[in-house]
Amino acid sequence: MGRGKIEIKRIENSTNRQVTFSKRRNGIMKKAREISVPCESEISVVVFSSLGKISEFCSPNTTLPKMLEKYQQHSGKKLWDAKHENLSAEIERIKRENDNLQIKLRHLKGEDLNSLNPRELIPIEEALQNGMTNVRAKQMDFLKMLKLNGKMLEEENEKLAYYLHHQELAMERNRHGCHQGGTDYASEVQMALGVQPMQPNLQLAK
Amino acid sequence: MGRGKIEIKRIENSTNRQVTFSKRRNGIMKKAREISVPCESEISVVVFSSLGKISEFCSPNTTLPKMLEKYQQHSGKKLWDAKHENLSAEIERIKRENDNLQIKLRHLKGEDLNSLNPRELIPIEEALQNGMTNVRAKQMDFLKMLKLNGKMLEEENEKLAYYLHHQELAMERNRHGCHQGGTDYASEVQMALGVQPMQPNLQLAK
DNA sequence: AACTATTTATAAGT
DNA sequence: TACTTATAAATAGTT
Repeated sequence: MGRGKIEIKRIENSTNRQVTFSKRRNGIMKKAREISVPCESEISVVVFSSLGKISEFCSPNTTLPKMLEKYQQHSGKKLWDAKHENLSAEIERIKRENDNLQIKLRHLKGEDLNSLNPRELIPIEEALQNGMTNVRAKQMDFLKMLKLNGKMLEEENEKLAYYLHHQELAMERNRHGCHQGGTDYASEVQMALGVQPMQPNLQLAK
Repeated sequence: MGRGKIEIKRIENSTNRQVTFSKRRNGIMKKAREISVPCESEISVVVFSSLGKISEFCSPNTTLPKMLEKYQQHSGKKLWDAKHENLSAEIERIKRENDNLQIKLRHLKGEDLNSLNPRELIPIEEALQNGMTNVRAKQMDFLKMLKLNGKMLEEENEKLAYYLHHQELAMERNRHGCHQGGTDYASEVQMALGVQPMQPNLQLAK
């Protein structure tokens, strides 16, 4: 239809091909609409342009997945099996890995050892020894931090006690009216402090 | 096209509807062919008649599954049914479980401990302690078996030495021609043995 | 299924 | 990209 016949061969002119594609695609979509409702049929059309742009049509009252489900049932052809098998294989693979991990974990916990021979016990013992060493080291770290913290608190305590003593002396002087030329309480304390009270940088027991 | 206009409403006359369906379906399939090769595009058409009869067209050089795969990638829409969703979810679940196991395993090996607080170290240490106890116990079992084995071999050795001594005595007697009324060598040894030589039931170092 | 009047689609031109 | 137009193609109604 049109001023030239349609031939089933590639349209060489690229622009022309694009334009023709667009027109024919619209035509097909219209035809799909014209067969779906009037003829009580279900139709799905999926088109990719040469540039990969997608267009689709699907009858009202159905969806592409429904259509495909029906397609599989009627034709017996499997559209998804390959995909299913891949996923199933993946599941099997991960499950095996999982089982291996479970076994290793149980062995480290000292379970299911009867299936092992003495030679197989050695790496397990070594791993345990190693883990123990590391865990103990970590605990030591924490302990040191705790001790450090305690020491710092002690030091701060001492300082505070010292400042308190000064404060009392200053108040004593104030009560007896000795104000001439002397520093007031606030400045005395500030001088004494010199720095901010220390805050140990600990992050224990979240 | 034809002697009447096309309206988008159900064709009431059943026969007419069937005939029209047939004509239009042929038309669409032809159109699909006319867009696929000349316009370098990929098209798939699936039609079900009102009676459930299936018709399909797919561009040369591709297949319906390929088209649908591409469809999903481009549109992001999922065509897979519940089964796929289930499988994917299952994979996710197992992967998570896997990760958990990996972490536990690493912790037991004393790795990645920095992310833990002291309170979390305790069960790990306990598990290690426990595992160590069990592994050591198992190794003790093997050691005892080994010792037992050694002891049994020793005893058997003694017995064999004893039988050897008897054998020598018997041979001595035979060489001097003293055959009358005496037991022969074989029966003497059998009497002395009384039981079969023991075979310790060990399965060490396969 | 074939025919044909008519509508519809569309290639080429603008 | 959109509109126009001449023409090919599709097809509704008929036989």
